[in-house]
Parts: sequence; structure tokens; C-alpha cells
Amino acid sequence: MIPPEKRATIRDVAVAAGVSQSTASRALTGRGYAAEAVRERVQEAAHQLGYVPDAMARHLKQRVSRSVGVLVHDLRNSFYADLAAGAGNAARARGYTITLTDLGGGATDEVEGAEAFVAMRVAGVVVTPGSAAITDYLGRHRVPSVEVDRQFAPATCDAVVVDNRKAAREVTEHLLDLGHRRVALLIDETDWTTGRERYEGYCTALEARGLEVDRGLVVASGWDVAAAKATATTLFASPARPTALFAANNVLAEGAWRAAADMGLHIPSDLSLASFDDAPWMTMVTPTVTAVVQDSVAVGEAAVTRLLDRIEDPAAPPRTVVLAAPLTVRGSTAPPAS
Amino acid sequence: MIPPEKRATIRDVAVAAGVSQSTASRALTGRGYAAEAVRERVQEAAHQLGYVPDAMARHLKQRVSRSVGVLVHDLRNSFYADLAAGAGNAARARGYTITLTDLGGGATDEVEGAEAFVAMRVAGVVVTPGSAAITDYLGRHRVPSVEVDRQFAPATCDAVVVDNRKAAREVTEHLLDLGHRRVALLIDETDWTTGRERYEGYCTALEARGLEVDRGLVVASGWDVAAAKATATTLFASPARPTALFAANNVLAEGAWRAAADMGLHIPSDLSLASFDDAPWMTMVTPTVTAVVQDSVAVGEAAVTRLLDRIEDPAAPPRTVVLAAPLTVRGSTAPPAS
DNA sequence: CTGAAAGCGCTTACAG
DNA sequence: CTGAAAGCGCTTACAG
Repeated sequence: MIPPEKRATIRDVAVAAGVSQSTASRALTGRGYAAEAVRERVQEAAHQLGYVPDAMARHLKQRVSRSVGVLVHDLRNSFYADLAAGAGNAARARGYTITLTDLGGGATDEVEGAEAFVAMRVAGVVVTPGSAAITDYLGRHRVPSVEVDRQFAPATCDAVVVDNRKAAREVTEHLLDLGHRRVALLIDETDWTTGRERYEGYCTALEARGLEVDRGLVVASGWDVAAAKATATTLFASPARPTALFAANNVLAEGAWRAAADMGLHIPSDLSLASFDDAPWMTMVTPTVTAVVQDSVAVGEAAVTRLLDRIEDPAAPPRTVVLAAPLTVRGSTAPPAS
Repeated sequence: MIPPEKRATIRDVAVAAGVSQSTASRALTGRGYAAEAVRERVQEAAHQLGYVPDAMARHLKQRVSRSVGVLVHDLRNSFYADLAAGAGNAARARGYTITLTDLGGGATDEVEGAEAFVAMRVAGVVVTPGSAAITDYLGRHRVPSVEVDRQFAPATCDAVVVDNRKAAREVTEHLLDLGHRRVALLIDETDWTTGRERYEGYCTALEARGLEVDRGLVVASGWDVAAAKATATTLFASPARPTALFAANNVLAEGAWRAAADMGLHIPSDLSLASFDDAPWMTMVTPTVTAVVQDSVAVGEAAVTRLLDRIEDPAAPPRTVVLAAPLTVRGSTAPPAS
């Protein structure tokens, strides 16, 4: 148990057990034949020497590592953190390890992150993409990938998403059913499927009731809390203030909530608020916040599961897994003050 | 630009550029000589072929990878998620990649996670340990590590922590200054330095005022929100209910907050609440919550920085970096109702 | 059932 | 300044 000056290699194990390297390898990996007695002797020797096989050497030979890459936009957002946690769970359960790249909120280039994955010869990657460039790149380098949360390449790439359109429509209808007519949408982008589909769901609900989409009520915001708060503040201060606001994700909802609080707007009497995405704070504040609840841990798990299945069956046609995202009505939405 | 059937290797690049493999390697890595014209020719060839060097092969030769392991308790806790985000930032800035292991709230064995890191021959690991076993193990295998948040092996291992004792004492004194005499401590463990030192800080503050520590007011709880809520509910229902509660971390604070809300206890008039750790919800609820604010992103960054410095200078004595964790007084703490 | 040999894709002394 | 050769630690056909 004295630490060796040098890490033990399989050669050391073989010598200690009095067998050849090949036999030691077979005994340890369980692939190929090895007499029971020999197997035990080798394993004992490995244990004695504190032998830990070099994953790099093993994977170099096998041409691929037992690691999956996960690329998220910003780990500080609980949505992505939960996603990563779920991906980690599923990977661990199947003997894989996770290599995580956090884009730091967009500070880093996606494709650069993908290149690191290719260099590491990961078995595959789970990615929350910002464009089709990243899965294109990975595809060209023959590394399987699955898009998660949003989708850019449905024809060529697996994906795990929720039905954004349907859920957004439900939220909007819920607000309309309560009697709201001036329902604003706070949104940060409509280039990705998430934003676009949520926007479309919002429009569809309005149009189904014979209402026109008022462009002045669809407000674009930056992606962080501070930007959302500033945008919401301006909106709430306008003469034609909406009676209800649908925030297209949890960060935007947080900004809107903070803006309303600072301005002394009372929820839900002055303003109804609904969010796409749940977050812990939404059931802690008073009133609690109506939200589309995505189980992002489950999304992460599903993504890794899809990826690992894809690796086993590379020829299967691309599949898009759609997870449930039910609307959960809470205290922040109510009929408008007459 | 047609995808090759097989990934390009340095041999392919060398052939395309009309040089030897060694020269191609030198031209690409920038180590060793290569004529300017040759260097350009090789780089052009590499680009044409979409060559991405195999990190495994490179690191196998170099005996260590350019990746650092990060082991956290539970990514769903914003404290750890932010820590991981900070670690990722710092690593990326210095050309390292992060391999993340999430223990899933304790479901997985620490040492097992550490073994995977050893197998990958990571350059080092940042770990939020549960005992000294993990850094022992890593040390035996010659992989440098830094303990973060809590510390088990100050004599042998680098660490990045905050002054728990001092901050906990400040919180308790703040509560005592407001006039509270029945100040409870809600805590999940006292085996780690975090819990023990926070407990000690609490005791010190009490004793400095000539008050005895009432064992009935020091309540142990499980580590998740549900357990904390249940424990707090029992505490709040007891005849000798405290007038103030100090929760030893953000999860416990969340449980206590939810318990108080469910029981109709008004904060701060019925109960003052203070937390060790800040969390987004603490500035969203009414009233906002008094907390010891740790910048966990900064903690993660500092940990990776320390680790990388350690790698460059393996012989230096172990160092413990102590970061500031100021008490931020908000609305949840006030004098007790007479 | 076991061992000698080749090879995964790189880097790095060492000659030239 | 460049190339041939060795070797990092494994696994895997291939003989025996």
C-alpha cells in the first residue's frame, strides 16, 4: 500500500501475476478467455498494485471514449443545471462519464466547444444548440449528437424537446379565458425553435379567438435577468400597459417579477404573470407563479438515453422525442381588475 | 469538404503536405523547429482535411490530459451549479476542459467517481468532499486535488473555503443585537468543516453574550428541502418556538421558508429568518431574506486557479484560500414581537 | 486457454 | 531544419 513512484500499468500487473500482458488484459476486461484461477490471480495483483487502467490508452485502441459531451448555454440557469444533472445521472447509470462545456451565457463559441469534443473523441454529444452549425460540424466528424430543448436539424439529428407551440397556446388561452384582452408576450429570441414555437402558440391562441396580434405587446428582450427587468419596466410604465404577461422562459419571468415588485404592481390584481419553465422561486413567492412545468432533469436523462441508443444503432432514422410540459395554474393568474 | 470515410490523422496531413509525420507534428503544435513555408503548408493541409488532433493519443504520449475533474454533490443545488460554472470558466480560460461528476445528492460513491478521474488521467480535480477518503485516494494516485467549500485534509491538500465560523458568528450576533434570545440553528451535518464551523460560530456568538447554548434549539435535519421543511414544521409547532432561525445553508432555508409559509407564520414579525448562502429566490420573496452571501461562481474559479497553479508547482506547501462571505441584511430579520 | 506481435495516433529525443 | 524510430498503455486478431 506504499504509493508507487510510478503508476502501475497492466505490464506490472502481468508480471506480478506471472502471466503475459494479453492474458492480464483478458482477465481484467472479461473479454476473451482466461482460466478461472488465472483470472483471480490477476485481479488480486491488480488490486494489490492499486492498478487503474488508463482510459486514454484503452480508448485510443478502441477509437472512441466512454464519455459523452454535454454543451449547455449557461449552468447558472437552473434549467440547464438540471438538464446537466439529468444527463449525468443517465450517463453514469450506463457507465459513461460526462464532459461538460458551459458556454458561459454565450461568451464562448459553440463550434469551438464542439471541436474540443471531437478532439476528445467522445462517444456522442448532447447539445442545446444556437444554430445548425454545431450539429453539422459534429456530423461531419462522425460524432452522433442529440439536440435538446431546441431543434435546428430535425431531418438529420435526434432531438428531445417539448411541444412548445401547444404549451404556449395553453398558457395564452388560460389568460384569455380569465378575461384578459391585453396579453403581452415577453420573449428573448424567435430564431430558435423554442422562441419561435412559443411565439406561434401565443399567436394561434389569439387568432383562434378572433383577436389580432398586437405587435406592441410582443416585446423582445435580452436574455439575462437584468435585461428582462429593464424591458418589463418600460412595458409596465407604458400607457397601454397589458393586464397579463406571458414570459417565454424562467429568466424572463424573473425579470418581469422583479420589475413588477419594484414598481409596486400587485400580482395578480394589477397584472397576471405566467411563465414558460418552472423554477424553485415560483412556488416560494406570494402569489405563486403559473408556469409550464418542464422536468428538465428528465429532459437531460432522455437526451442521453436517446444518444446512447443512437450509438448502438447508427443507421436508424433520426427521432425526435417529445416530452410532456403541462401547464400548472397557480396564484399569479386571475381575472383582470375590471 | 466531402466528409472522409475515416477521420484524418496526422499521417494524412503529413502526406498531403509532403512532409514527414514528425515535421507535421512540430508544425502543428509549434514545439520544435519547422520552416515558415513548411509550417504554412502543413496548416493548410490540416485545414483542408478538417484535421482535429486526437487528444487521447496526444495525452497518452504526454502522460496526462488537459482536463480537470470536478466532483459536486448535487448540480440541482444552485450553489454547486454556480461552482461548476465558475470552475468551467476558469478552466476554459486556461485551455482546459471540465469533466463533471455529479453525485446525484449522495446516491453515488465519491471514491468511485474519483476512480473515473484517475482512469482518465485528468490533470487534477476540484472536489466538494464528504470525507478525507477522496483526496487520500487521489493523492495516492498522484493526482493533485483541491477541496472546495469544506475541508478535510488541510495539512496535505489545497482548499478554497470561506470563513464559516466568522460569518456564522456575525449572523448570530445580528440576531442577538435585534433582541432575539431564542435563536434556533437548523443544520444538516456537523461532520464536515462547513457544518461544524457554522455551529461553532453560532455557539461562540451566544457564549460571548453570556448565553447558554440550548440543545433543544439546535435542530438536525436531512439535507434536502422536504426533510428541512418537515423538521422546521415540527420546530415551529413546538411550545417553545424560537423567535429567530438561522438556517445553515440555502436548502435548509428554503425548507424553513416553505414551512413558515404553510403554517401562516409571518416573517419577520412571528419569526426572523437568516440563511448561510444566498439564492435567487431570497431576493424575490417578500420580505427578502437576510443571508451570508458566498459568490460561488468565484469560489469555483478560485479552485481551478489554485489547482492549475499547484500543477505548475507540485512541491509548494498546501495552501488554503479563504474567500469573503459578507452578511447581507435584508427584510427577513427584525426585532422579535415583544 | 495463453503469449508474442502489431497497432491505435500521437510526440519526442536522436541522428543527420 | 527535417526524418526515421521508439514508445506512451492498452486491446486484439493470430498462432500455438
